[in-house]
Amino acid sequence: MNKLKDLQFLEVKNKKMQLPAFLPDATLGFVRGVSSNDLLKCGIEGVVVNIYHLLHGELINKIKEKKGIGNYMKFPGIIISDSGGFQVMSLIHDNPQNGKINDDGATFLYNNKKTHLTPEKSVELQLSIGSDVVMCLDDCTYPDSSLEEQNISVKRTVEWAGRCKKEFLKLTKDMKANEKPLLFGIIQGGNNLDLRKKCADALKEIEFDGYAFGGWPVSQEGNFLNDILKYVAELMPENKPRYAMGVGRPEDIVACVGFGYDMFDCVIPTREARNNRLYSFKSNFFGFGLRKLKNNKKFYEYIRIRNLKYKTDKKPISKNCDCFACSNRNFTREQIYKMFKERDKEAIRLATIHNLRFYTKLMERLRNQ
RNA sequence: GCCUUGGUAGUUAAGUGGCUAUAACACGACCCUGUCACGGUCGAGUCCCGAGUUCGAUUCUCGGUCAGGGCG
Repeated sequence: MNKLKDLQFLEVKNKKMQLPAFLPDATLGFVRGVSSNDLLKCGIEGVVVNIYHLLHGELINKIKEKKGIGNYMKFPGIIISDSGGFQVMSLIHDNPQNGKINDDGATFLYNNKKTHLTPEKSVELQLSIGSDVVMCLDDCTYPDSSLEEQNISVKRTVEWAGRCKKEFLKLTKDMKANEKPLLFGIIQGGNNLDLRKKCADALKEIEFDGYAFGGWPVSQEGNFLNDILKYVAELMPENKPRYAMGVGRPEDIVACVGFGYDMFDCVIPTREARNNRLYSFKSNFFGFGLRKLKNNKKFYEYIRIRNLKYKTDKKPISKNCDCFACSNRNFTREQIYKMFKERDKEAIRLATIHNLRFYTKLMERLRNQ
C-alpha cells in the first residue's frame, strides 16, 4: 500500500541500517545514561551526534585521536552528525546574547566560550570525526517566526547548503566509495508552504544524498505540524532517504512514516526516561496495521515511574516489553521507583533502555506492514 | 553548678516590630518533539513554650525548655 518499502535500508561505508529507523540523540558522543552496548541490545542501528556540542565540549581532538566517532563511541552502527543548525535556533535565536548569526555563519558565545561555525567549518568538522551522514548547516527557526525571519532562514539555508556541498565535494573527492559519507540537505521554511517548496526545489537542484525536514515540528499551541510534514515529504525525491529531524512522539513518527519519512531522531525517549515517563504498548498494538495505527493514537500509554502509586507495584514496567529491565521480570516498578528516589544512576539506565526498546519495537512494527 | 550561643517547612539555612515570612534539598502532581536537560512548571508544608513591653512580637525583654560550646 505504501512507498515506504521503496527504501528498505540506508547504506553507507559498508554499514547498513533498516528503514524506517529511529536514531536516538547521542549529542556529546554518547546517549545519556546508557552504553553503546546497551544501544545495540535495544536494537538501535544508528545515532545522531551534534557537531556544535562536540566542538563546544572540546571533544573533536579526542575523537580524532581515537580515529573516528565510531571508535570513540565503540558503536558500530550508523552515526549521523548534526551540523549545529538547531543550536542556531535553540541558543542564538532564542537568546541573542548567546551569539550572532550572519550570512557567513554563526558565532556562539555560550558559557564563556566562543564557538564559530560556518557551513564549510561544520562540514569539515563532521568529516573530521568520521561521520557517516553529514548534515548541512542550516538556519533553523520556529514555525511561527515572522515571515521576514523565515525568508532569511530559507535564503541562508539554501546558500549554506550550496557551500556545504562544495566543501563536501572538495574534501571527499579522493575517498573511495566505501569510505565516503553521505550529505543531507535540510529543508526550512517554517509553516509557509511556498517557502518550503522554494527551499526544497533549491536543495534538489544542488542535489543531496538525502533530504531532511528541518525546523521545530510543533506549533506554538503544541500541535504537531502534520500538514507541513506531509507537504515537505512530498517535495522530497522518493528514491532517497527522507529524514524528519526532531520527530518525535510515537504517534507523530507513525504519521510521518505514512507520509514517507524513513529516519527520525528525537530526545523524547531518552530525556523522558530520565524525567519520569516510561512508555508501553497497549496489547492491541500488535494487531494494528499502519492505517489503524495512524488512526489510533492510543496504541500506547505511559507511566510516570516516580509517582507514589508505583512504590509498591510489583509488576514490570510493561508486561509486553522484552527490554533488559522488563524481561525475565528483572526489575519491578517498585524497584525502579526506589532506585529513582535514591538517585541511583542505574534507574536512568534502565528507564532509557526501556524507552529505546519501545521505540525500536515501534519501528520494527512499521517496517513490517 | 556557672557562663555562653542558638531553636524559622521533613532537612539545612536566610530574614523581618506591620503586605500572603524566603530559598535549596526532600515530598506530591504535571510537562518535555535535529538535548543549555537527573531539566522545567505548579502544589502542599514553617517562626520551641509561657509571660511581659507594644496599637501590633516570629523579631525586643524575662522565665522555661531543648541542643551545641566553654569553665568548674
